[in-house]
Amino acid sequence: MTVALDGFDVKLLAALQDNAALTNAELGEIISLSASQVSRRRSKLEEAGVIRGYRAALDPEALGLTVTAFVGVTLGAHSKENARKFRNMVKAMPEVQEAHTLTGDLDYMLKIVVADLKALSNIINDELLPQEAVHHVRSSIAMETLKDDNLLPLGSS
Amino acid sequence: MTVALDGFDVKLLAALQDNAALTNAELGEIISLSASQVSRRRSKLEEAGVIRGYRAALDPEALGLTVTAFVGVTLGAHSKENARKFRNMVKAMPEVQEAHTLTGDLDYMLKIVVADLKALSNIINDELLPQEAVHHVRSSIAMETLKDDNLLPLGSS
DNA sequence: AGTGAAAAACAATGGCG
DNA sequence: CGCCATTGTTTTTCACT
Repeated sequence: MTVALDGFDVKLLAALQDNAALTNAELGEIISLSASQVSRRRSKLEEAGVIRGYRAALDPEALGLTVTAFVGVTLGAHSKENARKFRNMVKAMPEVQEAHTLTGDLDYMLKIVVADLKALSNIINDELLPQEAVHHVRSSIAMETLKDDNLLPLGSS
Repeated sequence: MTVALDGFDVKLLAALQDNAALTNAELGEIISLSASQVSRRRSKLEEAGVIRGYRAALDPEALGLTVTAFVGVTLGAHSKENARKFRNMVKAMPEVQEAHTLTGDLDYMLKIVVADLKALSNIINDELLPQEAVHHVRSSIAMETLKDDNLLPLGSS
């Protein structure tokens, strides 16, 4: 579904992606609209899928998740079946936060978050590498994260 | 502040990061706890910083953001001042969703989301490369995103 | 397009077992 | 920690412009 977004919508979305705990009244103040209109627009944006959902942003450290890694994967035998199995596995792995196919020499880029380096090693050796489709894996550990907000750029950010 | 998380907390956090729109009563049903207890635990987790905040997850396509890229950056002259400037710029750029320092041959890995390839090219040529600290930039475009949820692995790890 | 107010739903406390 | 009641807030719907 494609929706035409006006200035109010964009400002509303920007505010909500920054802080979804804002009440409709507070949002109304920010974007100069009444609470009832905010409610109506919000419902529309949710129904249209522009707003996919609401999430609590958690602190990985507090949960003992100290290692973030970017793992580049190249596939070997490009059989459709093996590739499909690889994709399904990746989608099902909770440690994989993101998975993309890339241009360039890498086939897949995974972002993985785990408790420690041992857990990362286990994932690579026991889950990734045994896959028939997987030819090579190369991982880089994030030493420091400057920014992690994953906020989309919406004009007024 | 470090907090001891029990099984209820972990389940609560897992449910909330998946869907922060759930009411306390609904959460209580999921984790087998009364709504009032859910409310109390939630406040504690928010205060302790385990819950950093609440965010609306938006659909990039619906907002005209069609290009996701991973940009590897190597710094040249490692003067402290230049590196500091680079870091501040990156933090301030709304198109940069994530920025990490990495092990391996790359100094920085940026995840960038923009409307189109032209916008990406503009960012690289007009913002990144003119920085004194920046020696080399290498970008990979995400052709397909299999997974993008950025949900932390809780319990199932 | 928008507003404002009433009704319904919900959150947050406190007391008690 | 469950349960219940209360109070205050918030959302949503309706009438209206």
